[in-house]
Amino acid sequence: MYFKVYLALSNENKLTLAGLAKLAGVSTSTVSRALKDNPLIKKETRESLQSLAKQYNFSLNHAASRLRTQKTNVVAVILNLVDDTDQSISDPFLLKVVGDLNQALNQQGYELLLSNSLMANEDWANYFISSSRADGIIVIGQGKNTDNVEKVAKAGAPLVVWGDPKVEASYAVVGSNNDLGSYLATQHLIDGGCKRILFLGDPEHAEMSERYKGYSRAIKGANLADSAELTLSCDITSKAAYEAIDVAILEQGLFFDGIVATSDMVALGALKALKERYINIPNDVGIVGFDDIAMAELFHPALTTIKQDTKTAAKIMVAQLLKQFNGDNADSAVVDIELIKRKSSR
Amino acid sequence: MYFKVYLALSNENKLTLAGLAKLAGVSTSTVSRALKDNPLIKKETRESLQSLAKQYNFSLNHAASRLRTQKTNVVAVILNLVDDTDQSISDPFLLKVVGDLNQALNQQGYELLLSNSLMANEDWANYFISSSRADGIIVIGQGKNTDNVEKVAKAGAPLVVWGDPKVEASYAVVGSNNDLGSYLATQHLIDGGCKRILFLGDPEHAEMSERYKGYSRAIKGANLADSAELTLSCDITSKAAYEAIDVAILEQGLFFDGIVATSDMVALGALKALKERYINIPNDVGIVGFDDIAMAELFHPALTTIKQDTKTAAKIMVAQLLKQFNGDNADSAVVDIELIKRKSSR
DNA sequence: AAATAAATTGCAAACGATTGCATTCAGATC
DNA sequence: GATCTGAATGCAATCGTTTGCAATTTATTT
Repeated sequence: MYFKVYLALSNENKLTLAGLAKLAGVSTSTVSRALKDNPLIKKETRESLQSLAKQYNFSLNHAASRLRTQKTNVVAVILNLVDDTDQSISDPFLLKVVGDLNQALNQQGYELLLSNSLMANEDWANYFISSSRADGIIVIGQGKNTDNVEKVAKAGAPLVVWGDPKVEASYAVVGSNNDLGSYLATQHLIDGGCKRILFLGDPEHAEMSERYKGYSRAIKGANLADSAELTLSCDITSKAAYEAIDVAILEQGLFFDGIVATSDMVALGALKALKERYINIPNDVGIVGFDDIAMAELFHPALTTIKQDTKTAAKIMVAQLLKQFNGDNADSAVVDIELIKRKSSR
Repeated sequence: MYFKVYLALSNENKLTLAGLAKLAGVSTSTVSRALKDNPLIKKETRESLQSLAKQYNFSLNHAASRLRTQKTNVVAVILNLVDDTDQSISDPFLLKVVGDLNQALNQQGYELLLSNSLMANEDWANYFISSSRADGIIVIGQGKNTDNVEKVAKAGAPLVVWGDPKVEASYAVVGSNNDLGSYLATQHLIDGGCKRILFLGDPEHAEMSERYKGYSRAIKGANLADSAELTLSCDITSKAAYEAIDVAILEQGLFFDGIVATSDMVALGALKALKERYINIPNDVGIVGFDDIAMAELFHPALTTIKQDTKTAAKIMVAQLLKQFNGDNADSAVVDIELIKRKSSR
């Protein structure tokens, strides 16, 4: 149906450095250097070669270049999904991080190779680094299980992890101040008059456990009830949250007046369950989320949440990775969070 | 701070095929073939070499392999963003497509190189294919401007585009039945009793214009008003939609009782604007979105929408791309849509 | 003009896997 | 024992860039 004209891309006449060199009557070394704007080459030579390259639509064979330089200019980004959960690759927050990383990487001349942890091979260092598919690895999410990540770190591969920076680890972790964020969220509800505040999420998950700590601290600081029933464990998806709240109310009635959710998706699931019961938000129950995904303010009522500054975080992660490329050690870093007050809380 | 032990990954002792061959006392050819399970090699030899490789944690240098075979096993996925819009890389629908593509590609043994159209180079065929960074290109979104895409097609690079399959093009386009989807959406509102239905979105955008056609057809079919003011043009973001509706109502009052939105994000923006004015959904105004993003059902009222089957679409796109790798021509394909009735419409 | 220094350019060896062809080896056949 | 066959393995060229070093040209100095 489609007639393809294989012109520039056909293998026969694909222009190589050597070909270009012949055309110009110089050596490949000269062309190679000229195209990199190496000052070793006379300025006029450089310029004429560059324009010749442009004229012939020349482009370097990156595979050859990688082989020779042992540099790929690619960073593998791995979504470290918890496989028994539905927190899928379509989680808006994770994807936002991917998007921001992509931009931060591009800005530094790197490309992003996207993978998820459910992929075939589990020896990431070998798969990505030793096989020279990528120069470094960024893992998004510590999940519940950090074995794979540890292995990469042990192998000495350049690595940065998005997660909770307070977790003691042998690798650099960049993440938000989860403890503080959750503390602020909880305190905000307390200030609004909430007395029985639910913590909704999975306290076993690395970042979430920090959030639980912040929640606890605020609760204790205000001398509020922190009975076990006020901790409602559920997967980090809106569906799980919806169901958890649904069941909880069915069994125990409305025994809380505030919810600190571990993510916006969780908060939104809870929100839905409450609204279906005509429970007024924020008057009967105040809700605070975490992440500040794009949709947070679109909801009714607009979701109060803790904003994670993913743009800044992405830049930091890339910077820390580049440091490792230069042989320097990378440091963990804490990214500031911010309480965004909207309408789901007083 | 972090003490790195460069073991397996240090350059000095990085194991190569040649090294492994020496260890085993055979030639590189044999090892190479054995690791690929080539029946030319005796079965026992194959197995012993394979286990030796595993034991030494050997992994092929992919750069070298690419250079030699001229195959990258990578597909570049380009988000073709409209640069004067905020429809950013964090658009949930686009990212869902990326996620599904990633899985579909992985399943076929390919990796996904993520890029966006705002990246440096605009000669994609050259940048990705000639430079052997990728074997093929998948472009997400035709945008308003298809010049770049046309160029890739002209260059003869393996290419598949996500967009509107009805658009006449020299390349394979995979996409939903936008016309029908929008027709069904509009008809659904009409069936619910709406008389003055607004089309909200950007009719100049390729896929959106098809959606406009479907809308028009349904309106005319029902002999309803299709005055110009019932077409409200706005960018495909929730923010733009929110503002468009806000201004429209401010200036003209509530002159419509239904909205056909070009995307869920647009629908949700409109929803918010309406709810802020205490306009009842779906009784005063019915709304239908497009895409069926994960969040659609979380909203209150849950959003009626046209579901795009991105999982299937991703599989088809990958299949069509693989066909081109084999020298066959690829065909455009239409993916079925489905009306998902929820609470934002009667 | 010769000698020296500096600026340009070219030579050729890598980088590590793949593969057509040649070689070896064991067993079968005459 | 010589020849042949087929199976198994090895040789060596190749993919296209990069780069240390050598070689050449040009400018500077004495």
